[in-house]
Amino acid sequence: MKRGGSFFILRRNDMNYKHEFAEVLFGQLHEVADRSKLESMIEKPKFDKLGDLSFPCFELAKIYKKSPQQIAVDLAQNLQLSNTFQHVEAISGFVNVFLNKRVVSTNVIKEVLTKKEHYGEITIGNKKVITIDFSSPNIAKPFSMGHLRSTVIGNALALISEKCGYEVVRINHLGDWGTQFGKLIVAYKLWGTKEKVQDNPIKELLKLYVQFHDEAEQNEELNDQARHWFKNLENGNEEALKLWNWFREESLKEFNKIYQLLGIKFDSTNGEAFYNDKMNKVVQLLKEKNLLQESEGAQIVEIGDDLPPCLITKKDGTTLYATRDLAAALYRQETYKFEKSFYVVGNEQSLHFKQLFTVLEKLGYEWHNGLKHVPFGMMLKDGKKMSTRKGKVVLLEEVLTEAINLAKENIEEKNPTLDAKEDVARQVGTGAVIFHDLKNHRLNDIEFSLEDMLRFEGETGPYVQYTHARASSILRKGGYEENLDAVTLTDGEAWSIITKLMVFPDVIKRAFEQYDPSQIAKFLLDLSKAFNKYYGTVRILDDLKQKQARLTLVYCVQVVLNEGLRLLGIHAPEEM
RNA sequence: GUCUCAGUAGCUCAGCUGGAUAGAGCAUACGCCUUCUAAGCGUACGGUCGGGGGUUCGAAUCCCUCCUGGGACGCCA
Repeated sequence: MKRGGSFFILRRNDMNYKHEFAEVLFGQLHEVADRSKLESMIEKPKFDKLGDLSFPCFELAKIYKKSPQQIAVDLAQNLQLSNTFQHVEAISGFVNVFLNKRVVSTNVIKEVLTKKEHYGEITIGNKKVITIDFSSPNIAKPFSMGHLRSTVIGNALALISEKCGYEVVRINHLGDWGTQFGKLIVAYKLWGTKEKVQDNPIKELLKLYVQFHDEAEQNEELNDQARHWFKNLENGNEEALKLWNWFREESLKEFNKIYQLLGIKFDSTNGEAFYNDKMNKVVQLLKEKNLLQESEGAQIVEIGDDLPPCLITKKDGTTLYATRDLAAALYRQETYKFEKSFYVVGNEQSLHFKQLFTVLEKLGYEWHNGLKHVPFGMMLKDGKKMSTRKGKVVLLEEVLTEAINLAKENIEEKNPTLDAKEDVARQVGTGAVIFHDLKNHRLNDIEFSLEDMLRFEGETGPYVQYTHARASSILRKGGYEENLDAVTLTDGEAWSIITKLMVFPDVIKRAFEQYDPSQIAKFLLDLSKAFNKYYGTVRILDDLKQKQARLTLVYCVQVVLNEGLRLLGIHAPEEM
């Protein structure tokens, strides 16, 4: 790729006009800067009126001992521009270029048309494996709004990673082990009945869990009992195992309902319990490397002055969360040979993952570099963390049900003759909830608001879906026929759509590099706004001469909206 | 107390590795369906970018400090 010829082809494929502009600038500035420096300086002007690409000349002022304004004027006069560019202007220290709308529009549309849903795919992954640990709800606890975040962010990252050429292993690291089960067993034996749990497993188990914490505040002895029962569980006590297994089965049934509703599948549901028989190996390994120390009866690994030590076993010999995560990391590397491994887990666990990764580094594993905690903010209620122990949780299933019902009401009101009402209502309802979560940066805390989540207007999932449905509808009515030759567009109004379509591959890349699905959500809103504006100003089907060219543009919008929504885990109905 | 994340319009948030007049949506008030889905489009209103220093030709953006809020901090997960 070092030779000019092939480089040129690559550039065309990527439609990287920024690169081309840098190349042109380099012709004038090769004495003071290299190509990549120039390219990194190029930016997008703040206003469309100012052009499509912009080069600020302020840094050059010192070198040339001239004013930036003068430098911009001189540069603009001497640039050798290809027909990709329309013209160039020097404005207050910036060299602004305008792309040739005809040429660029044709290129972009042809690109989308030939690649279709593959448009935007990039090959950086090279078929290497990424494991993504996400969702990971706790057994015997309700699937709360908090878990929604990990679930939808993880799912979107999985889809985005695949789009970037990685092979993805989706892992649901179920919270099915730990002292909490000791608590639950104690609570069940004291206050629970088989019938009640069977009738309404999650609710009843939650009630028992909450009751345990209430009573334990008065009665310390309960916590000792809980630890005792967890030890029984780790030692394979039959009664404990039987109860554990039952709680687990009932919970999974509930979770699967939600995953089905959201259209999410996992490659592995090996939770914490799966690693129970792989724990000794970890402890042995740490011993061999002389990393293990005893402290107040517990086994720990010291990891320097900056971080508190990592606890490996408790004084009663039972294992901890970190131990199981160590075992899991080793197992996953051995099984999947991952290049990268993401953990989509709440921000409040940042310390845990720092410790975990440091211990693996100390164990001498090169692959620790591929480990990445992808944190996200909390779902708050009244400005505070929602607490399972106090029963202060909002159930995801109830929210989804409400969203779907509301979508159904809308359909009855606005499009009563629609065929697949149930399906569309489900797609729009869940789309609203998922998009609401993904449109903001993942590290922001979200104050739970049913009202916001069920909003279908403005910057929402249904808005994007609606835009897609509109585009689909117009394609049907207009009798769109695919034709690679009919793609030359003369509408000035189409330009803002073209520039959005053009950056889709960049957006995907950025979303991947920053582990940030919101980049795609924001892009979809931008594209939708541009299209709806076009739709409002241009009568697409009226002008017979331009109809097929315009429909081709509409088709490109439809394809990219559909693909963008897919990457977020959202369906795009053709009618709604 | 230590570490960490955040503070931008009444509310919810954008603002890429510093750049040209601070941007959306919601809410509020108007306007647009005999015409491609009004879950839409347009107009108006609305901001000392938490405070104060510093670096720079240039700071919402980078550095320091303070204030406010969330979270984490050895036998929970």
